[in-house]
Amino acid sequence: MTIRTRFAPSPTGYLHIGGVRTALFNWLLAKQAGGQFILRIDDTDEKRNQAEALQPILDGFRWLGMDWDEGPEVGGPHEPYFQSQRKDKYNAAVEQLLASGHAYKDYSGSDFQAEREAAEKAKQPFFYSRKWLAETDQQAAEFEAEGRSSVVRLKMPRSGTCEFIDAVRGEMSIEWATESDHVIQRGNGACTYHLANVVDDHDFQITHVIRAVEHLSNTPRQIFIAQSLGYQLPNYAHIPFVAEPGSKKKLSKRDIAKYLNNKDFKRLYQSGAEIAEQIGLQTEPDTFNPVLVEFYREAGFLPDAILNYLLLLGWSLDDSTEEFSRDEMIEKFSLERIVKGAASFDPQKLTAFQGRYFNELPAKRKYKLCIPYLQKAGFLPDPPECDVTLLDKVITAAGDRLVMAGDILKFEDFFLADGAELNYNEKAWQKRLVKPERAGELLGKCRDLLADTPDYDAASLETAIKSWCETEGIGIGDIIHALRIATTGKAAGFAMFDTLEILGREKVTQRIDSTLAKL
RNA sequence: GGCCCCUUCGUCUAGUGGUUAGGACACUGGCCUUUCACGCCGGCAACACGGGUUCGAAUCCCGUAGGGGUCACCA
Repeated sequence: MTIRTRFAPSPTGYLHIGGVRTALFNWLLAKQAGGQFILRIDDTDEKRNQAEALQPILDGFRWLGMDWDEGPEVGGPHEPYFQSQRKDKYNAAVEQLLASGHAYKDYSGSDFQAEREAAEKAKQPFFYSRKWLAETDQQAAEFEAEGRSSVVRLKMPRSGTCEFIDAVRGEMSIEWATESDHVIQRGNGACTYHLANVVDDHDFQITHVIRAVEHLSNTPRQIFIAQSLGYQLPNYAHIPFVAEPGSKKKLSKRDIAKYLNNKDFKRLYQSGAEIAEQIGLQTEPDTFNPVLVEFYREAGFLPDAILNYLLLLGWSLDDSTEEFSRDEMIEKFSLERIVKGAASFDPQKLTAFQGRYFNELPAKRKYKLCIPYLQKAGFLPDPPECDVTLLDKVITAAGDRLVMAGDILKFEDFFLADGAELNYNEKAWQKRLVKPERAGELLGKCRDLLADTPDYDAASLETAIKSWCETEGIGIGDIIHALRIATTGKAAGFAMFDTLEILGREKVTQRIDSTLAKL
């Protein structure tokens, strides 16, 4: 039997990082077994969903490199893969359930809710009286004559236990009586999630249902539907959800703004937001946020780093292996080693993975990834026809100071046009240029030296400046800090002589001149 | 509240009766150094609690506590 797994998002307009992890586990299991990973769209609630709300989800998976074997855009033998287009299947299932007595037409209307509230008030477990249950046409006609309308409910067992095996949690046993008579078809004729879900999993021949634990309590009623319909049950695996940073609450889109109170989360957000602002993107936490995959794409993260981090959020191979290539994850993943408890999302660790992956990249790849940022920020033409060696040099000199591709914008001072005003760091300006008595004088002399030095490469510059320091009777530290402020405006940056070489004689001289003029 | 689930360093985790409780991220001391970063060496830091069972328990059993999920004509 080939393994078939699925991920079934609702078109909500965004791809949640927790959802990606669930999808990843499904994807991995299917890939590993040479099976299929199916994307199915749960859009039964029509008024809430729109076609364009699906695109960001598809784009997100494409960007992450998680291909689906069947589903939107790729089709497949079980088309359509949209629940909104499969209504007749669900209706047929409802008819079958009605005919076999596993479901009934219910005319209770608001009385159902009233009974439930009464039970709650009395602190009693709630059992619907089934007073408005209609199993014959005659009963139905009577209720309709009273002006009542109907829904279809499951006729759940009221004794015995539902038993099933969960790949993560082992043997599960739940009292049937704790399940109420769920609605499977609404008053308007539309079927609900549980019914559609079971029918689709069966029609698509899904063998493994891997989903978040919040669905664990839904499982008995789905098993009831499946068994009543004569379906073979899939294997279940309920994985823990991804929790908020620093807590065990489920990570949710709704509380997105709140996560900014967490300092690590905020730091990640800010590093992304700085990049986004420079390339003219909206940065409202509501749409641009580390909970959403879009955020990482825009900041220049690597899909491999994200997937590797997510893989380890609730799963491990052993006591020490942390890095997994795609092939390794596919080969090594197993449901048995999924952890039971919820795992908090840790922005710092994700960033650490990203930094590691990014700096393992050859310079050429980094270069390709950085170019779009410089173009969008207006520092390079699109296409970048001329001086790309500059970017090459900057990337090399930056080394692992670049964590995500968008970080290249932190070094914008190298790409500024001739004569453009530098953004001076005020504190450093005071400390390095204003306070030291001889700062201006030394900087002036150094400027002349740099203007005349025959060779303008890092090594020659270093020799020249060091010997000049000796004749002046100063330490290298007495000039370098001032020089750094004068040429980059910043207190920290690349190795100084690399910086001078990259900038070139003209820019260096010019920048020192304008610094001197301001002093 | 009912039902269900979970509980090892701050965080992600290893561990299935005998370990100095291991690794990673973060934090931190030092070295390197013209800054920042890297790198290298070092450090801090955990078995929720209480009872059993056992020669011996993070590991098995029972309670307690805490955290979480779910109880829709949402998915």
